[in-house]
Amino acid sequence: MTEKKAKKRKVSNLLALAVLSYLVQGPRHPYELSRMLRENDDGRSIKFTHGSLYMVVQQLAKAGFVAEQETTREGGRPERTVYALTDAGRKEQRDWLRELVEEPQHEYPRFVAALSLIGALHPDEAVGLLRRRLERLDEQGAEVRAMIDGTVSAGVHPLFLVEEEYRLALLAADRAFTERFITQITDPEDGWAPAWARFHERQDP
Amino acid sequence: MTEKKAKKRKVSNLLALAVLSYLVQGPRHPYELSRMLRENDDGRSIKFTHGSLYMVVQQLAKAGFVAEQETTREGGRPERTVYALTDAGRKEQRDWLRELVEEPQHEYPRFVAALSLIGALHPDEAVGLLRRRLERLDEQGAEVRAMIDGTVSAGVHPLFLVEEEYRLALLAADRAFTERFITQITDPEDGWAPAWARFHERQDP
DNA sequence: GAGCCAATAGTCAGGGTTGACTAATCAGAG
DNA sequence: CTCTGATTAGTCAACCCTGACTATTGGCTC
Repeated sequence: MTEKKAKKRKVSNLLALAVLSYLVQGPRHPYELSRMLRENDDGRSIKFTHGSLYMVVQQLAKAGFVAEQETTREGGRPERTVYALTDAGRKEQRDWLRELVEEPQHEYPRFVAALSLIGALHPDEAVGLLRRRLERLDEQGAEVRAMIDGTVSAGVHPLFLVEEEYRLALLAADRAFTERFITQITDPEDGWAPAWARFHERQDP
Repeated sequence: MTEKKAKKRKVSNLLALAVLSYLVQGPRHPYELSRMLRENDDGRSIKFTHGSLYMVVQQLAKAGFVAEQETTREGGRPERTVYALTDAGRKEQRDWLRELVEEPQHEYPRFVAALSLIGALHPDEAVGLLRRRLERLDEQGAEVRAMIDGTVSAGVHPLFLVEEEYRLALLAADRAFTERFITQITDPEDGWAPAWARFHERQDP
């Protein structure tokens, strides 16, 4: 117990990491950050809504990672408060990003939860649903692929789309797994379907 | 706009789906559910803490998916309130589980966020971090593999570990992607490192 | 037979997140 | 010139979640 356990971050929302990362390039006001996020990412990699951005900036300010710099006003528009990174904020940004890259985190994808409960369905129904899943996975894969190709051929360096390539890799793995799972259930030699069906009858009257 | 958009579930926490699924087999009190979850899943597939379980049961009761059945007392222990599924709850359980199996959801894995911001690091540092990631992925994969093999050889049907097989498939895909990414950066012919480094200098003074 | 830890059973304050709301300005249609 | 809808900019209440806390019983050791 002498080792300090990775003490949790003061602001854990990943949107905060994005804010810190954008502020590395200079002070910004929240609305500007919101616009940059919409243009660069549009909620594909980092979940955010308009309102959550303001919350997160407040939290970062309270934690001392950013500081209010000035309050400007243009025309009759509401005031805009410009925030800048503090030294602590710069440190937090580097540290956090490094941690996320080098340390695979335990996640809770929804399909994992579904699989852990799938015994509650009848095997025949499960197979039907899994087949439909394959179709959806193909559709989603095609969409992502098209998006990447379109953006790259518009002159953007692939580095800025590497997160979409990763997503594609996960979709492909999901597809392969789902296909394998279907086979394991339906295999006429030693498929799981009969045992599963018997188990299912005992559960469900 | 005549089509109704998939109206969001009244209780969206996945722990609630687990509770509904366990209650299919008969009425239970919260502590019993808590124990079952710890034994069957131990937080690997469905995130839960002791406290969140009680919250979720309350929410399910308010939404009409479960109903208080009786309050028993044994010895000097606190009262235990037993909950049972309602018809609406049974319907919600089936509907929700089906949806999760057939419809791949858009998720926000932490590594996706990290990749979308990785340009903020110097390419040399990124490569170092990605190499360490490979090691961690191997470790985690080996752990999951050992867990599966141990449990199966203790007589448990592999169906009850299918979510761990899925996790393993994702880990393998992550590994393959990470290796490919490192190569793309470091390739001496046309690697991204030089362009990345130039971009990085313009960002960071 | 006193002391201590693990298990049983549940509550609750504080903080985080969501989505709806306000309100002004500007560009373009008619 | 007026109306409409999009964009700019931000607030807020309601809900949700986490982690810490209370309190009793049973089993084990010394």
